[in-house]
Amino acid sequence: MARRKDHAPEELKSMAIKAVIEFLQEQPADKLSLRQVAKMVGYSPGTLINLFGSYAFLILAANAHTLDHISDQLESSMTISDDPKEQLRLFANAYLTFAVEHPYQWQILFEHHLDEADDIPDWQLNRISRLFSLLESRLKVLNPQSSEEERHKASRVIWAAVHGICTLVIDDKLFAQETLTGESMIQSLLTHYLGSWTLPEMQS
Amino acid sequence: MARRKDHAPEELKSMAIKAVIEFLQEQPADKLSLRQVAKMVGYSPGTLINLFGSYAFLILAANAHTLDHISDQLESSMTISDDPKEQLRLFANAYLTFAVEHPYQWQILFEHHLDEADDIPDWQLNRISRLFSLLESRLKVLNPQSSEEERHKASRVIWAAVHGICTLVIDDKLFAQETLTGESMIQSLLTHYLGSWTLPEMQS
DNA sequence: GCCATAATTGAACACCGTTTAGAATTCTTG
DNA sequence: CAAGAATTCTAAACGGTGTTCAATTATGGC
Repeated sequence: MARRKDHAPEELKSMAIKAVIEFLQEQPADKLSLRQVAKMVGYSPGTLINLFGSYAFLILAANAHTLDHISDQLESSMTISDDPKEQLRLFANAYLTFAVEHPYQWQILFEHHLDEADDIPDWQLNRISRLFSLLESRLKVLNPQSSEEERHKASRVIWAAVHGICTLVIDDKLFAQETLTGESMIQSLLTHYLGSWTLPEMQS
Repeated sequence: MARRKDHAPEELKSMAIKAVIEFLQEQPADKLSLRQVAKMVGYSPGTLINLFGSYAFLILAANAHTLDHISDQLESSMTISDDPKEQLRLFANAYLTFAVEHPYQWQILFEHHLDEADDIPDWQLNRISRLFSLLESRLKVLNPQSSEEERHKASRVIWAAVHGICTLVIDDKLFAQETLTGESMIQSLLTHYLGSWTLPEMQS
């Protein structure tokens, strides 16, 4: 009972990744399993392990796919406006929108931890640093006199803050009244935080 | 093989919770298991399920304990200074410190999701809303003219932002140069965000 | 001393990720 | 063209997981 070769390895890989993502549109990560994915693609668990190395690496591959998806959405969201402040707002809102529309896919992206023995591969690191440069370039337009280091810090603070908002919104851990939306929180964050950004003499 | 009654139910409960937290000081949540905890306290898995209802509820109980611990640290951190801005900084830094010193305990606190059927019990909700009121009261001192709603929003934005910083710091997902510390990010966040808080006419 | 009651557990169940021996097909070679 | 080597794939087994439940034991009251 072997030797089928119905699909090329890369083809099967993308089938598995697609199955993972499809599953996560409706069910949370802890209901997902290797055996479930195997069933979906019509192969045995062992075959997927041969292909990806382990279940954890299959998830990692799916997360890479997700990150690409998010990158695309963020980058295209920026094209809507020319105003850098508005671009940052659109950027953050696109991030939030993805999290809200795909909560389980979003959760596994940040809650999946590899064993600390094997670290995150380069192709994953590169994706993320590209997103940060997008932020930093907008900050540079907003304040050309700012130093590289200032922009480095500001981009991280903003991203971490936006990320925190997204996390707590989809986990519903804000214990807020209903009038308080993620969008208005992002608006508030950016308005206040960037208020002094264009005045470089007042920085901490 | 039954009827031991070596420990009163509440006693056994706190033993199990203690075992969970002890385990998480050294190993991540995905290495933890009900059977492991059972072994640590010297009871069978079934006994713990009888006691807590399920493994998920045992984790929830441990998380409640963690939240109390954090609350204490935060509240006592505030007593160090009388300046409300400084208090908020101390507050946020205490939060960060706990996360860095107990990363696995921190992770399970936010990455543990109950089945959406059964929702978070009231005693857990109360703990959190108490923390928010602490924030809001500092914001009121900073700007007595601010409305309840403004403080509500600002406290959520600040907490979400600080939370995001903590998350990304302990997951090492900031891809930042080594000079950028969590403390300096918190400093930057508060300085800039609160810069306009004392000027209520400039709010979004 | 007996009996109902409450506490505890071992065994079973259905799942999980991973390993591995071997079956089945294809490719290469003589 | 046949034979053997190489590749692809899976079934089965292993040790783990949370959970259920019948069986067992010790206790407290009568």
